Amino acid sequence: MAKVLTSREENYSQWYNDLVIKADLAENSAVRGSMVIKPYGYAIWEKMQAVLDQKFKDTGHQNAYFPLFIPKSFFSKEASHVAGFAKECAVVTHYRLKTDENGNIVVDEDAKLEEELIVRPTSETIIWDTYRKWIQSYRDLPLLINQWANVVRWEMRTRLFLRTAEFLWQEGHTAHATKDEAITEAETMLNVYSDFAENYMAMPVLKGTKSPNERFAGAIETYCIEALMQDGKALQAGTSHFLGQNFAKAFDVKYVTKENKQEYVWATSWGVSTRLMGALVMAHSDDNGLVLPPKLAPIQVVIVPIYRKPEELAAISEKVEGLIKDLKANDISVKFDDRDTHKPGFKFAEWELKGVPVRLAIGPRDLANGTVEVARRDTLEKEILQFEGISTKIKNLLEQIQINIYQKAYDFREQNTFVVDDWNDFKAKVEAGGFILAHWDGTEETEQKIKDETKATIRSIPIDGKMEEGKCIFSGNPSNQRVVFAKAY
RNA sequence: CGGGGUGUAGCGCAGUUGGUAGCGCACUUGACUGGGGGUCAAGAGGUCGCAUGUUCAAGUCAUGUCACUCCGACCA
Repeated sequence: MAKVLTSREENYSQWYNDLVIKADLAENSAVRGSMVIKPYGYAIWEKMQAVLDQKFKDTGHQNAYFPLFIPKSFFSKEASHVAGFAKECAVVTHYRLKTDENGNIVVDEDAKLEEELIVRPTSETIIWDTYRKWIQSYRDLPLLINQWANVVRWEMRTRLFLRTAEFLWQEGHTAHATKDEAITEAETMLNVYSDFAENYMAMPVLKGTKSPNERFAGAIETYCIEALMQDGKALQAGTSHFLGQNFAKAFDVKYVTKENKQEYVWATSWGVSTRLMGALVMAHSDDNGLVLPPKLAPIQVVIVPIYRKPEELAAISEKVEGLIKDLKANDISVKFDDRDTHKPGFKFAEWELKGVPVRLAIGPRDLANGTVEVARRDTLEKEILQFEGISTKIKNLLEQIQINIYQKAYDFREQNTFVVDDWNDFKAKVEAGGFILAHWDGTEETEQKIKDETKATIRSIPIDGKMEEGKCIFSGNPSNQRVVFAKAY
């Protein structure tokens, strides 16, 4: 088979880029760092959105929408927040263009804004400014809001889906009467994310908290799910933040308790982005193309007819008509690829590249024998089965594939997770890739020094990690828990 | 922001000492083909990123400029 992708072994990074483009997920645009998400890629994102949106609603949240532009002054209200985002903000300074004496379109200097507007890198500030008006009493709490939006972070280096200047995401922003309730909310949403990652994306994730260095700007605690990619690098797949009363104080959001006392509100925020698309690609795909988990595949089953004459195609179409109806009735998305403009071999390769989990091929030979060829994308195995009753088998096969690719990713992570106690071993393991469980003395200095020497960062302090006395891998100082180190995206 | 690279057909690229603009894929038409990316034939498609300069003559040389891209720094 002719390869259109660079192999993972040859150049993993190139493989990823090739795959995103060749599988028609996205491409670079005329604007540096900003991508065009193509229909096939967007269809996957829509499936992700649909599942997540339902989960948010099931946990009591409502959707709303806040402005793209945020007055600059809002950012200065929360000190650490502005420090974290200032270096990557797009700023709107004018609101009008004009034609100059040479006929060129230029910015009209007369149309300078009194106060610059920031294109949101995240919406805490504009939302908390709004919440001040919405929250008066304990009766107004909790306030559980989510928004689906685009945000802009002017990153110096970008990669399709993994880090783009503009990206799509959802951001939840909640307000609570008590600290405990807010912490519970942050943990609940982390669980929503890990459930989604594992049961829909088929991607195992580690749940944990971030070290102070890696924490969200303005958060008291950042919870995260962290996944291991095939090249041994870690990818932060979602975060949920306990914000304490930082934003309530910055934006003066108080409520009156039952006892008629003024109290500041407690906050959380949480988000996942189109970066999940990058995670999905890297978690499962191979040198032949995408491997999509059935639960998120826009097309779950493709049927390729094999024929020479129109009469043969007609006979095949008639044969599969009932099957297509049956699959659709079971909420299985199916495409009958009867394009006459491409040959079967081309179609096989194309659907493989696009990661369709199950492919059926049916030709005159099958019509004569009452059979159908069934190929599964995850293992590339093919078998000839009886056409009769195939619908049930397909349903089961889709479930098996979902489980199999999760298991494969899980096994990979297990094989690439190492418990390390020796500094030289640590350096070697970091270089080779994978999750490294090691003791850390809890100081930012040590974390920074380890990063400087090895490029590894603390990805996660495991939530369910067992307590264990030990000595810091770097400083030798006492530690009571292992943390997860890795090189990260 | 530092260092490298690249701008030539839709995509990927070649283009020698300056002398009529080329290849592969894709595209169009036709025929044959059709169970893993078909074959043959004919065809269409270009102000060579932009500007200035040198020259009888510039894709090629010089200067400038813009864009993209890779590596690093940076990036919750």
